[in-house]
Amino acid sequence: MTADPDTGPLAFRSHDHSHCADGVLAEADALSERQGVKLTPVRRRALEILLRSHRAMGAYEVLERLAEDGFGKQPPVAYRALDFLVDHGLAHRIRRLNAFAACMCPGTAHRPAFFICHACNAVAEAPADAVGRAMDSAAEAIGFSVERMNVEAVGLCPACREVPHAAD
Amino acid sequence: MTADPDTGPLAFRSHDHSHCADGVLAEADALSERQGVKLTPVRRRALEILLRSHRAMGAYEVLERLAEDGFGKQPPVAYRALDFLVDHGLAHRIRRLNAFAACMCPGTAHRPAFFICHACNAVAEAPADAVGRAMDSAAEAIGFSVERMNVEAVGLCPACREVPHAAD
DNA sequence: GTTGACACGTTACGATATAACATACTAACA
DNA sequence: TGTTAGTATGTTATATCGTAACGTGTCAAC
Repeated sequence: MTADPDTGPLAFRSHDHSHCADGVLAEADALSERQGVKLTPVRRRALEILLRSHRAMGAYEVLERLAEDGFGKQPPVAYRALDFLVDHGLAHRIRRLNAFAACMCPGTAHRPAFFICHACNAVAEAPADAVGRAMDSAAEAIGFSVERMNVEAVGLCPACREVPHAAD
Repeated sequence: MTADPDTGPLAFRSHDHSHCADGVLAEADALSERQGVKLTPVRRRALEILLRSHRAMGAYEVLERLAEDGFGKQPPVAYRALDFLVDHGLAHRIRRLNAFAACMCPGTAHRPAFFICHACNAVAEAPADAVGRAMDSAAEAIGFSVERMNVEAVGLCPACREVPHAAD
C-alpha cells in the first residue's frame, strides 16, 4: 500500500527539479518543431514557469511571473499561452483546482489521471491507461465518442497519510 | 444550447422526466431521513430544480430559480444548497462545466462518470465502477488514498455523431 | 509591396465562488 | 421555562477565474 518514495510519480518523490525541467523543455522544443507549431517566447516561458514551480498553478499566478519577465500583464496573455500548451499536450488543466500543470511526459500518448493531496496540495500525474480503457468501454456502451477526458482524484498523498494531524 | 432547456436530455435517451424526478425526490427524502440530515426547503427545492431541468445547471442559474420561489437572492444561498446535495450524494458537480446535475440514482454506491456532448451540451451520467476500480489500483500503486474523484469526458453523443455538421 | 495568417498586447467585462457577519430556528437540557 | 449550542438561512462585499473584442506588429507567400 505505502509506496516507495523513490518509485512513485514524480510529484510525490524527491528529485532534481531543474534537471527534469530542462529535459522536458528540450522535448517540448523538439515536439513543437515536429508538429510544425511555434513554441514562442511567452509560451516557452509559461511552460518553464510551470515546470520549475513543479506544481499546479493558477493562470493569474503564471501571468504574474510572465509579467515580471516583461510579457503582457493582462489575463489573456496567460490564458492563451496556457491553452496552447494544453492543446499541444505540453500541459494539463486541472479543473478541480482551476489550475494548470506541466505535462511530465509530453509526446508520449497518454491519458493521465491526477491525484491531488488536500493536505499538502501536491498534485501527481500518473499514467492511467487502464482508466482510459474503462472509460472507452463505458462510452461505447452508450454510443458516445470520447475526444478528451479529465480524471482527477482528491485524497491524501503517501507522505500526508502518515501524518494524520496535518490533514485538513 | 439545447432548444428547450427544460426538456433537454441529461441521459442520451428519452423518458418521462417528471416521473423520474418525483421518484428521485422521494428517494432523496428517505435517504436524508436515514442519514439523519435535513433536506430543508431550499435544499429540496434546489434538487427539484436540477431534477426537473434534467441537465447540468450553473449555480447562478439555480439561484435565479430559487429566488423566484422566494428564497435568498445571493450566491451563497445556491452554493450552500448545492454543496449540501453534492456532499450527500444527491447531486454531482461537473467541474468542466462549472455546473451541477442531480444524481439519478442517489443512495446506490456509485462512482459516476460524465459524458459531455460538445455539440448539444447534453450531459450523461453513466455508471463507471470499472473506471473507479482502475483508479483505485492506480492510486494504490502510488500509495495515494482516494477520497473523491471526478471523471469527465468531452466528445459527441450518439445523436450528434450522426449530424457531423451540427458539431461545433 | 500587398495580403493574409497568426501572435501578442490592450481595455473592458462577464462568470464563478467565497469570506465574514447578522439573524433565526431548533433541540437539549438545567 | 429560560438558556445555550448547533445549524441553517440570509445579507453585504469582495475575491477569483475567464473571455470578448479590438489594435498593432511580424512574417511568409504571392
